[in-house]
Amino acid sequence: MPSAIFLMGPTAAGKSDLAVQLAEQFPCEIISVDSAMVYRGMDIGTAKPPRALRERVPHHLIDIRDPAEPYSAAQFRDDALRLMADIHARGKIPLLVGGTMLYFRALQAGLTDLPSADPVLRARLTEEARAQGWAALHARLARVDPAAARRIHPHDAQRIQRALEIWELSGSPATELYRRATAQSLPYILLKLVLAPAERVVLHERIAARFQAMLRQGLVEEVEALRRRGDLDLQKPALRAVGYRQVWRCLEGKINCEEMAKSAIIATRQFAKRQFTWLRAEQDAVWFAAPGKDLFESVLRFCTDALSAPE
RNA sequence: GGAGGGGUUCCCGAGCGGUCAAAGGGAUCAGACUGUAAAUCUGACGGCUCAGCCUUCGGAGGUUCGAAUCCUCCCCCCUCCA
Repeated sequence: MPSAIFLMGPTAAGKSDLAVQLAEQFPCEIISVDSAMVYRGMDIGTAKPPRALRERVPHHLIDIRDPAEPYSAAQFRDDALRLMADIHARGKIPLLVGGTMLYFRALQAGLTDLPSADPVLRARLTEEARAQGWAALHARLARVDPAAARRIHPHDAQRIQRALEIWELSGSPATELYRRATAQSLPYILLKLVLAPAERVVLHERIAARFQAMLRQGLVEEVEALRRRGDLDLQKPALRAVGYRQVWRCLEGKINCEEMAKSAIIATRQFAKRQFTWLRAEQDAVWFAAPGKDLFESVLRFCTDALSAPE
């Protein structure tokens, strides 16, 4: 089986830089595992690797969507599997780098074959919820898919909506579809690395410093350009990205600049905390402390050993 | 100098004699997560030898069976008059 490297970690840990360093030592091509970097025109706030760097080392799944379009874990899985096969065919190793842990999960464990999102149906369900309340929709879910209703909290509007969507589109309860699904394993030997600061405070400092730097680089102007298009709003998945939604609200005059920066930094910290919950559950991953003296050297040595080891 | 208003648990902020370790919000921490995931949701949140006990509501006294809540003095902050 071919090898693939996963480089995972919370936001602002320095994954992108390390990935490029690795790709310059190993015959790698980078696949971004990031639900926000897929969007064009969202460069500063997503901390996208600069174009010059991307020309030096191949980066995939960056700038593949317009911010008005949705992207999904399932699309990611399809795209990533295709790219991994291509990269392997070119005699190279896929290096998957990012912090969207659901995407890593979907790639590793597979996804049940389910109907994809239906904007019209979602709009209808949202309207019904507005009129009757989510409790009513949760009650409806309890009738068609009792197990799902037990699993999904009555306040979790997003998941209630999706479970009902699956029911309406497929005619089967999601629980039943999950049960019937067959396991899909990833046909690669995985080398899983986690890059994260040992101390949470260090990460918090990096997050704050990085957001200030983004502002200096013109994040507000970037969001202004997105607003000027006129076809985007905060309901679009792209604009729900951390940092973007806060700047957007500032431009709308809902909050002032100071509150914007503060809340964006807080939201980023909270995002990082959720990433840790996924990372801690990751099996067979080797952890590296982020701002480390010989970080690159130790990661390099580890990868060299692992990739040359007999299977 | 005079007249008012205020100091509450990490922060904001309710409480105004018992049902108060103290509403609510924020932060933080922990968790969940199958096509929105940088999303969405849940739980914990003074301490402990944890069905109980101990320490908290600016400080020190006092009243009371009982005080964050009432009284006295002191310290600090804000507004207005001077």
